[in-house]
Amino acid sequence: MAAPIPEVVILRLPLYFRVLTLLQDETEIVSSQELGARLQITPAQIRKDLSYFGKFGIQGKGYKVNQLLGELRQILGLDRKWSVVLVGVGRLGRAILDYSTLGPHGFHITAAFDTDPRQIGKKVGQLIVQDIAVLSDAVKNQDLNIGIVAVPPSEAQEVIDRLVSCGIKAILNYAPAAPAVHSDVRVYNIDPVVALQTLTYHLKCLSTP
Amino acid sequence: MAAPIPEVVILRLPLYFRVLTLLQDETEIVSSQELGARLQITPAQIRKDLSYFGKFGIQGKGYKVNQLLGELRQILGLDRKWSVVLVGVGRLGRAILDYSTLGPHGFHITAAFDTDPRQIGKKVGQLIVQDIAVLSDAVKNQDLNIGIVAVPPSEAQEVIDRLVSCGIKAILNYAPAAPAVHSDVRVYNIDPVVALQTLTYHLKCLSTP
DNA sequence: GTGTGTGAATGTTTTCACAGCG
DNA sequence: CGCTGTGAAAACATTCACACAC
Repeated sequence: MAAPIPEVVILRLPLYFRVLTLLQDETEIVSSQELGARLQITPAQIRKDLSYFGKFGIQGKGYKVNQLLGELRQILGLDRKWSVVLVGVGRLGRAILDYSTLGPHGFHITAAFDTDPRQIGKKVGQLIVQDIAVLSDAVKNQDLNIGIVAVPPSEAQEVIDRLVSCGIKAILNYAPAAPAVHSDVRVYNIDPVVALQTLTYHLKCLSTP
Repeated sequence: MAAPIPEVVILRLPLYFRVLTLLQDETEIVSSQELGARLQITPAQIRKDLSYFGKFGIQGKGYKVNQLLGELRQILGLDRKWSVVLVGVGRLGRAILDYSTLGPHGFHITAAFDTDPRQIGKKVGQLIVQDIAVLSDAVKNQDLNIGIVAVPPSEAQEVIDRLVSCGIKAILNYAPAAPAVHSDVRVYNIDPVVALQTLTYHLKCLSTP
């Protein structure tokens, strides 16, 4: 079953997972119809997406919420804890640490780094900010899996290269940059400004018909 | 020129805009080749994307950086200021206000609201938190264009309905929910947990080949 | 009857490849 | 020559529609 699953499908699975989590103490069984209604996704799409991974439904009924949750948990790799390293503890990095609703979802920020010598040694939250020079050791010793990058754009590429050279294969990038990485490394960019700029395009379209 | 531009194209335009901004005091002219190299996007794709809006290049040369920036600014509606209203001033909302690199890009958070009576009247940053009940007046009086939603998931749909009923047509949603809206309203969801969950999928794939 | 799973059909996006222009 | 702009082709994603299972 080493079929190549489209990336768009992977992007939707976490949405299914979340809705099912909400649904789990509300109902036993849910149809692709109902699921789709809550997510603005067609039932056919949901069924097709799930069919890439197996047959999880009961014909004529729908999907057992708990069972499907279990399947998705396994598919997405959520049946374990993940250790996350934060690089960049400026305002943004601190906000991420502080806000961080990540814990309940199995993600734990277990190390923090910065390139700025003035930050090193300082305590943010529970963590002591370390010099990025010792990143490599920390990744090995603490089994860090995922990097969150919250450094200024000018440093992003360098920091990401460093994470990659330490063996990190998944990066959540908050820096407004489009870093280049080897193809076996995944980078997910989050950038509110880019998001807002797509929104203004649509606003402009509405006002000039 | 009322052609239907694919949404994926709109999602890429802000990326072009940003790279061009970086490039503008470095070079006069840039080719789709170079632009693509910086963004991991094929030159053909860039040319095609731009061709939806007009002919901006010089054959045999490339694109004049400044001119293309101007065109994109106009296309994306970035040639004006936009007023943003923040709903939800809990930890996340405060982080957004505090972090906010939005100003330099022409986005200004000019009002803050909350549903929690204990927050109302408090000062966050420059703003006084207002009762969501008076949102409607504020939207009209201050010409608010965009809503940022940073409330708990259980309130997200209600808050978004309210924004929409006040005439807001563009929403940046940080709440982990997939709200339903009328089709002339744009919602862009930002959810780090969903992002991380797509990353873990790929990590899991690497470890079980 | 009801809703899943799925091949086939449709629609959309990306890539190709080349004519034409500076 | 070098690179844009663009129809046409290829790749990809979504929707349809129905056989089949409960």
